[in-house]
Amino acid sequence: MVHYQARLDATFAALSDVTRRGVLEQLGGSDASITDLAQRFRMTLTGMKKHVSILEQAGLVTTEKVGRVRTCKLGLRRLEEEAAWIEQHRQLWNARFDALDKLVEQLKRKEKADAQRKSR
Amino acid sequence: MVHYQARLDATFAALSDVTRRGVLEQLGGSDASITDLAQRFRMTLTGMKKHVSILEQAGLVTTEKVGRVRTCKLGLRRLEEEAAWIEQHRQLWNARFDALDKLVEQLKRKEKADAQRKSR
DNA sequence: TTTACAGTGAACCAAATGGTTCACTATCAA
DNA sequence: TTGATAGTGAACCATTTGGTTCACTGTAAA
Repeated sequence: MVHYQARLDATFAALSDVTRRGVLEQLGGSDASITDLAQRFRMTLTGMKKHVSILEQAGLVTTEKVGRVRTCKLGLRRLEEEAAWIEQHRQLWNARFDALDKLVEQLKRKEKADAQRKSR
Repeated sequence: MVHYQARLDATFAALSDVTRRGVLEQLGGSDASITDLAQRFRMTLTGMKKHVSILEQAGLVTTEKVGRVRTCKLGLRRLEEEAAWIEQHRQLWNARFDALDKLVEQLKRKEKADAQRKSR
């Protein structure tokens, strides 16, 4: 899986731009041409074309040109790998913080015991 | 929520680098100093410091300097928002593809009906 | 057959990224 | 006190990024 890391790179990079997340949002509602998208995001055709290409590269969008208009749709990749990566690390996070919680609990108990010992 | 988009930007960008994902992975196992991390990823201290700063900026890592060593740990942000964003869009994806599936089913049925009509 | 429209590609630009080296500070250890 | 160690910040560098303009192709419409 040499490509796994490269794919994560490309996808997270694609998602790290607010315009591109907006495009995905839009395409979730309905397909759109480059012109549609360029208008909605106040950008030149050329600029939007680049964004769409990046999303396409990451597999998040597919496009097809018929006549002179290129129609963009959501792609076949459904972010499974990215969801899995994030979920895995959320679990790591939680495990570590649970351990921390336990430690804090222990300290609290010890503190209480000390206080009681002192009051005797 | 003006900051919401900026936070997503920062987090996805932080995650889009293979070294930084590696650092998170490492910190999931145990805390580490800048020197530890720089060695493991064959990089100068200065270089690693920058990566750590980016992760810290995104809230994914926290650090504390005691004496001359800065110890890095997993931060308090647990990728909830990012997980939510991805999950929401996975649902959009699935909804659209389910609709597509239904359409295909319809076409298949129609085809079958046509074939039967023809054979009569 | 013009004319308008949708997209494309090359060239350019400023800013951000991912890295380095070098000079410096602060701390720990002998 | 004198080294060695850990990190920091500034400066630099090449590449990438996010955008533009401009010239062009192909298609649709009048």
